[in-house]
Amino acid sequence: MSQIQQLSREFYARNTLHVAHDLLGMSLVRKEEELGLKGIIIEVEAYRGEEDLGCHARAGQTKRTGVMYGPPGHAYVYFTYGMHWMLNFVTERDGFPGAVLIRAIRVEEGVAIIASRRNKQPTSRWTDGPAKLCQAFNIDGRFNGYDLCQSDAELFVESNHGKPFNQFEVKSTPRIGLDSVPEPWKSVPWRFCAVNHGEINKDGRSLDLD
DNA sequence: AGCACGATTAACT
DNA sequence: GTTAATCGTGCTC
Repeated sequence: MSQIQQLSREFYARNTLHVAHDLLGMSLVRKEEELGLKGIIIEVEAYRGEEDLGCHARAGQTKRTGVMYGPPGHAYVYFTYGMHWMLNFVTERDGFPGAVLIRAIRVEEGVAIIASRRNKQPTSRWTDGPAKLCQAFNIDGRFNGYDLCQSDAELFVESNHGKPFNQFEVKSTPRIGLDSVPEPWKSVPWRFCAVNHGEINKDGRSLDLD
């Protein structure tokens, strides 16, 4: 029996903070044509509810935020800064808006294709940011609303029972890039990083992508 | 219809 | 440390 398994919808249908924490150390998997890409999730952020003024759902249910109000276990992929895509996973019960932003992964499979997509960048910079990992894994708006729990999914998360990457500490800090968001939402420690599986820098961002 | 800004990145001084 | 790139979204008029 395999030690690998695709995460169920029940996994995502929980409090966003718990889902975010528990995603660390699990594998993001991307299947495209004959390619198989995989990376271990090492940095995430939680966005939860309309009262969270850092969350896009602060604007209520709109065309853009509708996916976050839908059933859990789907991807919420949005476009920002005129050029970047961001990958999130929808959490909570159907009807309550929540999502986990995937901020960094450690590449495990697909090194050659990722190197070509991350043109000339050093290995340590391949997937150490939310837009970078979308570029590396060829994830864009086509995946907005995509069901991560369907069989034969092209994008999903799997647990890593019995794999080497199963021992690390979790560090929580304020979320990144919310400089104009009012307190307390600007500073709530809803960013989670897997640490001590290698090196981290002074900001707590994991750098051990080698 | 117009506008300010963004859950960022890469390149630069 | 600073800044340009670049456009969809949500808000105001």
